[in-house]
Amino acid sequence: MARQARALATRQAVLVAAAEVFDERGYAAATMAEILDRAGVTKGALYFHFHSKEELALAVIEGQGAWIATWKPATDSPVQILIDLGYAFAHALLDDPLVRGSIRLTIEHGSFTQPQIAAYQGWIDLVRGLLEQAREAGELRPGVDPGAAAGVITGAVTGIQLSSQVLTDRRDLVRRIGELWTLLLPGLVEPRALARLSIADRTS
Amino acid sequence: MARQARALATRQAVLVAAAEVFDERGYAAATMAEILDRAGVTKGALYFHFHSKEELALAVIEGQGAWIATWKPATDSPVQILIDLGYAFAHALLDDPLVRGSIRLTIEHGSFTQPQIAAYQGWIDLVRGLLEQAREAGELRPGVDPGAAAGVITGAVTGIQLSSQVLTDRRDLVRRIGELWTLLLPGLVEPRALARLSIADRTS
DNA sequence: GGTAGGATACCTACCGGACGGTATGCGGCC
DNA sequence: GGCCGCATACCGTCCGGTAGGTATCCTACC
Repeated sequence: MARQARALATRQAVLVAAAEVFDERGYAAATMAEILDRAGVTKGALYFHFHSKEELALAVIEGQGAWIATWKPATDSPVQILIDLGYAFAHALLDDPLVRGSIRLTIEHGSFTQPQIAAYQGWIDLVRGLLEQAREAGELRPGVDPGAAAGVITGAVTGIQLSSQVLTDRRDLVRRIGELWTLLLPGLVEPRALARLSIADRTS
Repeated sequence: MARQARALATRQAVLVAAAEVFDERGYAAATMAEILDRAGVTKGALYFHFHSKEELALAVIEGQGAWIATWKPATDSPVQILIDLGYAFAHALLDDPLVRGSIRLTIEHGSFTQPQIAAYQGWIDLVRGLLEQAREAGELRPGVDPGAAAGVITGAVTGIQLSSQVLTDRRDLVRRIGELWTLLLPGLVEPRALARLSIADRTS
């Protein structure tokens, strides 16, 4: 595909610029002109790498999966992994433009529903998997359905991230994630397992 | 202002049509042409009542406050009111186009940040007020901060509504709200108060 | 190791159309 | 008859996308 190092660099510049603009404006309000300007690239260069605005957006959405793939848990307690993942995701939302843009495009339902659902489902499956491990380890409260809980947790994180963005431009995001765990964990995990967990942000 | 009954009718038709289109497409992707078409009204009629697309969107956002104003609690337990409010809101999201459009416009941040924040803050204040009442009634668990919890709850409802919309077009919204309460309430209210609550949808 | 020549990577100018908004006219209720 | 409520036609702009040319690089053959 892309053979030269320079080509990869411009492609990446376009991708990051597009993610930023999509994050700030949303898909429909984002203009190619602004992406071009921010990437410092001409129209021809962009359309060489991405054939349309939609294809560019899809590539940005992919960045979400890429971020998940790079993340590695630092413990073997499934619930602790879940907590840490929440914080790690919060930091990624603050720092990584690709994640930011990807999330906004996923949340905004519009022309391309299919990849949005896929991205969403990826998160839910990840969380459900962790919760099922937790249940097998006896960490979950009885009666907690991993599938339902995974839906609630991903939804809650989505919404908290969103409200934090609208209200404070995500300045209080990490704190709010902490407050979510404080409120949510008593209904989710066994009291004795709860005592062993660290609810604080352990991001190194 | 609007003197004739016919004028009120067309104004309302425009408002509802706009809310629907905003709900389905978002602000930027919504076109005046589609709103016009759906309202069965001409351009002149619309621009007589609303001077711009933005003004129309702001009027739709107002509908949110209008809905809250009409809602009356059916109990005097603050936490039970909160639960009922969640379900009532879910049903409004399913049935009331103005609420649907209003929520989408509030959620997607864009040109008019000020009214969005106001609408959001209205919900948070409402929930916080209920939680403070609950604390005074001794229903809250010790250590629960009403302000923080209100932020978490509104955020969670927002996100759950959104994920339900993306994944199932809101078909499972009511069930998901129930799952949220199931998971959230143990961390929020005193066990003995929890026993007195009805977590199910009590919408008559 | 120099150069032909094709592929890769990119630039510039332009186009069709859709979109938000306006100007102006006109009928009907008070 | 006058203003409220609407209809119609039109306008300027901006936007996504394309056409076609050009530079840069890689490979191969001498």
